[in-house]
Amino acid sequence: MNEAYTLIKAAGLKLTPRRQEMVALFLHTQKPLSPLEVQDHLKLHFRQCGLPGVYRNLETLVDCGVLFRLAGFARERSYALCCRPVHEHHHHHHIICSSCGKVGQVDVCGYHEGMMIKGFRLVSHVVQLSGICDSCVSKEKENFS
Amino acid sequence: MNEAYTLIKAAGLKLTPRRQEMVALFLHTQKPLSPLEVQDHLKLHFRQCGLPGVYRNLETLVDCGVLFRLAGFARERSYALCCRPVHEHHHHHHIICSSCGKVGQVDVCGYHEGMMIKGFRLVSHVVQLSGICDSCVSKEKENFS
DNA sequence: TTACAAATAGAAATAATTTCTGTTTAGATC
DNA sequence: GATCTAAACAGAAATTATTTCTATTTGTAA
Repeated sequence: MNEAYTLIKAAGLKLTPRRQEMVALFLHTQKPLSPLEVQDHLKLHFRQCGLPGVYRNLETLVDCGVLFRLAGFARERSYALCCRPVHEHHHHHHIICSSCGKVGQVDVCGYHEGMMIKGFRLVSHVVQLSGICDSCVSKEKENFS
Repeated sequence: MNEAYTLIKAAGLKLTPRRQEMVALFLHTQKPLSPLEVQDHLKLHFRQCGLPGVYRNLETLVDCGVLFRLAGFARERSYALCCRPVHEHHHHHHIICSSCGKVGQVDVCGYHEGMMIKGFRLVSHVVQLSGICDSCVSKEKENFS
């Protein structure tokens, strides 16, 4: 049983063909995708599939922990596979390779709900990291030599 | 000379009536505003003013350090006054009171460009904090007693 | 005062996202 | 395996955010 499937079932949600294909897409692509890109892919497998359904399922998959939504200033929203293991529901953030889209999990975070910062009681926070992964750095070096 | 004005001039930009009014609005309102809210206000002062101009000026004011754009998942984009003093162009983030909109500056940040995290070389990062400020906490307590 | 780059308006195109309604389907239960 | 029901679905259409373009106006330095 696919780990994502476990999360979906655990949340009491149905494991529909649409969702299975979406999970397969993210597993295979290994990079962030926009709703439109997801729809484009789904069209290859299902005669009809509307954007509203794509939006709804993306949010559903975020809610059950399969995907996460990237924060930032991109025009389009985008989602990627959450790398967190099923049994570890602890707080973490993601770092994304701007070259290949690879996602890494970052467990250390100085922020936690309720802490006091500069006269504010922290309620929520968004952290989004972007970088270059080792293998892309290596490729860059090759191209220079 | 208003501090924001200094920043605008320092960037070689024109201090137009539109921009002056926008700065005044943000100074007076002291909370994040969307492009549409900004336009609504400008309409009170200028017979005509289009949204494209509002968008352009908001981004311009971000570029010269007067405003910053909030990160997160809100449907609308929004902006607020950057509290950083002119002479301190150092790295920082903002925390926003979800009740009154007050903005605080947070100087400590564990991330810096070039650092290695989990096999990634960090290039950029977004941090957005949300909380409740002291005075709003006090008000809440009053209402309960 | 003049000249010119920068800023402006406004129309219109573009694109993202949501709402709504009626139909279909996964999966629990019999 | 058949049945049932809440959940998931499609698609149309509305809504709203954002950008592009062009012609005109204006702040500011000389």
